[in-house]
Amino acid sequence: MADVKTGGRARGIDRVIALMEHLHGLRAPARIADIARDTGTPRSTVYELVNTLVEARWLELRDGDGMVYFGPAMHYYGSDYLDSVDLIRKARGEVTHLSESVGETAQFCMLDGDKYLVVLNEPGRRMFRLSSEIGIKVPIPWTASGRLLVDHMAPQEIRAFIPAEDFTLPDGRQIVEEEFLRDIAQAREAGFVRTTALVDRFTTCMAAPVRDPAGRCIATICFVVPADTEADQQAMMIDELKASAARLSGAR
Amino acid sequence: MADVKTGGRARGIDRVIALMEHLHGLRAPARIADIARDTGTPRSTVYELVNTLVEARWLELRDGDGMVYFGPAMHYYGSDYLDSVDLIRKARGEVTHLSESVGETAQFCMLDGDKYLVVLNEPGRRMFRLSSEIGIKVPIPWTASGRLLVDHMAPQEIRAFIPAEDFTLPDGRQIVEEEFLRDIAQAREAGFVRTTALVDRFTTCMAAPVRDPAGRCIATICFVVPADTEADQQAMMIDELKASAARLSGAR
DNA sequence: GATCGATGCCCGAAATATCGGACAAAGTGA
DNA sequence: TCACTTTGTCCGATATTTCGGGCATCGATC
Repeated sequence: MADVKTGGRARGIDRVIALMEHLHGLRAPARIADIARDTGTPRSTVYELVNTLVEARWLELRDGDGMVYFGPAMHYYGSDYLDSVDLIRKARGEVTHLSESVGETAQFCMLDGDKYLVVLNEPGRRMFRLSSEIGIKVPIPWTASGRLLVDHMAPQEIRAFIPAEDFTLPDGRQIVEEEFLRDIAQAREAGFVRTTALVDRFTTCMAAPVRDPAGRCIATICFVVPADTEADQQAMMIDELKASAARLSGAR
Repeated sequence: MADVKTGGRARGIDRVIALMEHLHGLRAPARIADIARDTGTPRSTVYELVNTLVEARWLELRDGDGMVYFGPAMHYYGSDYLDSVDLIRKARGEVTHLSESVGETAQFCMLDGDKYLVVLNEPGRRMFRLSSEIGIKVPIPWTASGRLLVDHMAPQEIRAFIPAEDFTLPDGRQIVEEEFLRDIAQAREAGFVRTTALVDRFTTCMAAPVRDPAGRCIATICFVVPADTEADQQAMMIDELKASAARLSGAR
């Protein structure tokens, strides 16, 4: 993305973008020397930039152990972004409501290019939480929601749209394209989709589509629960999802 | 903060910081030409930087009307920040729970320098929502929570800490210092604070202190409600706040 | 207490990113 | 239709920021 020519001289802004992306990838504070090594930025440059960014509250020095991580300014800017996107702002309300009332992890997801993206995640009340990091991108076929998000495309469009390697699950299993296409048709018919033990053995995902006025699925709202969740409980959750998704689809 | 010498030549990163702060101040998309004018940045430079930032998803072009505003990357970085700060992460749960169960706007606030700062805001279910923008800073005496956040200081410390002009309310009224100090003592005694019609005529704020092991108030959790809310309802809300604050104080 | 690695800062040199201005394209209004 | 404003891109010059290397400090390990 921000391609910094390693070795050469680069703009401060590009160095900063690389730095922030690196921290986002780590999802943990990092030492300045490590940032320099891992992003291919000269050490003195990183010190210089980090000082600037800390002063602007974009970054924060942690603990006193010389580590840096995102600072409060990022939270402010991020909140501004969420408030500015109408659909996401409304989805926030639905996701918190679902998570709070049902007590399970609820998410709001969209497409980003040819990848599936978790935009909002609100954990449930379980001891061992199932949840995803905000902003992670995942191959579309690995997810329940993915089956809804491409349901406006023709089969050959889908084949062209999703990279071939994305049909390989993390454990090496292949998702058969015909089954994937059948799932999509079924999901469209039923108005929801459920997958069990897809990317791992113990989770079930249930998702309902948020559609634009033209009927195209632009987002999904979903629950992530343990695979052994009772069937009637799951049925109730699917009804909740459909209701939320309908509210979001209408509210445009 | 990011002081850009107007007129002179400046680093890209300083221009970018000024740009982002400007957008955060506006809380609305802006046209590129306006950004250039308002931040004192040369037009060609803004175009150059905006292109870079849009590519990195830090900014987004809106609508097609040539306006820019924060992009999804800010949301990701901001979420990372929230997750990384233990107290804030836990506070998120409390704030959403309070807002959801009581149906009123709940907030989590801290000090930032000598100003009061809204860190988390979760609106209630009213038709006309009372809420604050994330990241706004407000003079300490204007707020209920402010009376808790300085309660570890001696009177003369407080006088030295809070700028004199911060005792003037937006409508020009003066907050009498003696009353302010008495409020603080009372709040400390009672374990909560309530103010009515302080910055405006129709709101009541109730807040409870989150304290560190040494007993110092490091944050507050609060409700913002219409001033005509029933007394027993308010009493219930104060109990909820105290319980939440106690959980946050203990969970360290 | 000596060695080693890591941290943080400083400085001079030069590679280059910023800036001003010019220009085409797209609106706007009369 | 023409005049005028606004938007977005391009280009060359130079003021400046990046970069590499050096140095003092600090802690850990032996």
